[in-house]
Amino acid sequence: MLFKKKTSNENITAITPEHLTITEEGERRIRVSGIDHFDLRHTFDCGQCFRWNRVPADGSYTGVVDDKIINISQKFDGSFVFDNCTPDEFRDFWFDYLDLGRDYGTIIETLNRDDDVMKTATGYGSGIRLLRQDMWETLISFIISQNSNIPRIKKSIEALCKISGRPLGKYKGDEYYAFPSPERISGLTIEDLDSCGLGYRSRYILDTAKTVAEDVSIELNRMRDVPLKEAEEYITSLNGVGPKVANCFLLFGAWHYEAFPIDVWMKRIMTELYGFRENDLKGMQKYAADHFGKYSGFAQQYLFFYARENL
DNA sequence: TTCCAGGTACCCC
DNA sequence: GGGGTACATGGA
Repeated sequence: MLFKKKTSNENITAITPEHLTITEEGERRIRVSGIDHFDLRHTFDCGQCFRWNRVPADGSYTGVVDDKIINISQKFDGSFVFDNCTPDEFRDFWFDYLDLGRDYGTIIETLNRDDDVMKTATGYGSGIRLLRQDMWETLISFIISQNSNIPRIKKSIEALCKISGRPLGKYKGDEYYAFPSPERISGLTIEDLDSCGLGYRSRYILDTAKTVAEDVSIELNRMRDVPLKEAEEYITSLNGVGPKVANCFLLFGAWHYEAFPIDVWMKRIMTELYGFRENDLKGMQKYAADHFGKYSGFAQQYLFFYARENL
């Protein structure tokens, strides 16, 4: 059972690390109980992130975030074991990264109101949490994602990290690399990028890295603080960033939860289950704004996951 | 082999 | 502003 408390600045119940039970199980290994609305597969395989991988042997997930490598497993009693993680690291970093402070129960309840499609989708994707990801990594990852598929996207990103990311050392026998900074990527050649299987996206990535590294990294860092429209205008000015990539960046990297990215899968569910014309992107965006509002990003993620596995 | 993938830039009207 | 098309490449 979760304990919840009201915060003064946000009209929603919030949870803090103190509401969870954290016990040490060994060196850099902890068990956390009391986490609600969290499912590893639904969260890490719902298309929002590309550097988390399921370990086939035990169903746990290993991920690289910033300069940290971690393995998380979900236990039958509802607790989670974080390997390669201290209690302080959990409280200071992973708690926020995994968005554990948010009350998803309220969000789901609101979205489900008078919407049978959402009821199905939130039931199917129960336990999805929107990760609070890095802006730069999100931007480049979703430029890479365009007109590609998830296995290939993951492969390209790993290749990019391997040729230009900082080595982070070994974990369980494998070497891991950080996601490369704008400066590191801007130092690469088109041929380097081509070797990662990026195809025509190599040009976009190099251009964007140079732009951000040279003079506007300060601009990029403002994107969480300015209104969505202003952030969208700036981010779409980068080469290779159109409305879809921009919306993914805004949602997953800049934490603008009213963003509603529409890709082929979202078009599919919006036409088949909400009755829109296939090219009526404007109508779909307006529907999201009107019906899902500040929770549009959450709605999108439930719908996307449902569509990908069922349509 | 062919089709398709978390689209965008560019061109035309 | 809406509608076509080329773009690189690997996964299924």
